[in-house]
Amino acid sequence: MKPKIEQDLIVKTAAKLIRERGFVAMSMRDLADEMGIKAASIYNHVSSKNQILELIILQLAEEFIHHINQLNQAPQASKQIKEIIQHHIDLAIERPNSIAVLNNDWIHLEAEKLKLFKSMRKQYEDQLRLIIEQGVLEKEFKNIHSEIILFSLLSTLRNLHLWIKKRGGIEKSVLIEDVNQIFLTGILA
Amino acid sequence: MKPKIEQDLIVKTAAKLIRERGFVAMSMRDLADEMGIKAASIYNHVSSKNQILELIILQLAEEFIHHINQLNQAPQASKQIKEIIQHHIDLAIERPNSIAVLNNDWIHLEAEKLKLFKSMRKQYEDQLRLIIEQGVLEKEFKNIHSEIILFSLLSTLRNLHLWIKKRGGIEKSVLIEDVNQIFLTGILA
DNA sequence: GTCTATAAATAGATAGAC
DNA sequence: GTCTATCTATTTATAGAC
Repeated sequence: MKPKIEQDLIVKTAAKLIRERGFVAMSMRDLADEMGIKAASIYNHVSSKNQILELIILQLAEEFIHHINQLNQAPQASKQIKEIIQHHIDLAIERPNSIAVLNNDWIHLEAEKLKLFKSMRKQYEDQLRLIIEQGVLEKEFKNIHSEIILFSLLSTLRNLHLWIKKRGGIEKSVLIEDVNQIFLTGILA
Repeated sequence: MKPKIEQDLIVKTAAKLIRERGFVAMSMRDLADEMGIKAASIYNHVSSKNQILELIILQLAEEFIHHINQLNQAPQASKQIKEIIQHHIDLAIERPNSIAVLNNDWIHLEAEKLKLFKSMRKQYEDQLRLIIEQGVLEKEFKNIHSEIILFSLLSTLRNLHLWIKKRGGIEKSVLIEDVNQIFLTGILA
């Protein structure tokens, strides 16, 4: 269970398969086949199937939290939101498989890790809600329920990987600008 | 496999459990326990575990397609989109479990039904894309990539059930208005 | 550190009594 | 139409040879 390089390859390969089939449906034999080894060998680098899931999800969740916590709180809410959108787009491009696994298979984390994940997710949502509420309070934003803005924005950001996969044709900078524009000024001409 | 009332109850109960645990993780024994019967009895009303999944997903998919196909194409794109938002909100309130199953477990449909589902999903997206493109063409909408608008809107609408569950506090009419406002005129004051 | 072999649990589904 | 009993396949994980 030591050599991190092998473990990283297992986790990376697993993320791909779990994205395609779902965590429960992906067997350790499937994963071993994909890597050209036998299932038993995997247990030399990883303690259980569930640990693989934890490694994928919790590491990514920490990255999200780390990013939102180190945002400069001084600027306008809209500026902070733009940075958050950019970060989601970056990760959706770089690590689409991990994002898909986090979105779809967090339910299969075991009790302790599940609790940890939920608290991290809550922390992220609370932080973003605070930024939105700040924007509403300072009258930078319309008087729309913060909760609805939060939900709508997060729904879009969390699913970016789905869409980037299908239509890679659009430039990253254009994507950032357009998503920003939709949420800030809407689609109406 | 005849009495539709029993089958409906099975499907409804299954939708609840699948939403909570995922399709693969929910066993036929789990489902039977929840209904107070034995697993073998289920097979008197349903031919397989997979048929339950098909009944949940394909029926709902048809409802979505039926609704978007019967929209009056004459009015402004924004009017049509408002009707679509309203329909998604209605279904998210009435049938949150089925929506969750459709969103999360369609991958587990078997080959033939999977193909059918994908073609239905594409049909729905194509129809909505057409409405958005019409709005852009007639200069009712800004010149944002239709694909990005489509994706952002659908991401929000498809996940409404998640959020409605957590915060039931907001009135349906307010929800419809606020989601509309976010997408049409944005959040900027 | 990878392999073969296998343990132990659980899955979907069927047979046949009632 | 529901039950008990059971078949067959597959799962995660381990033991131990190499």
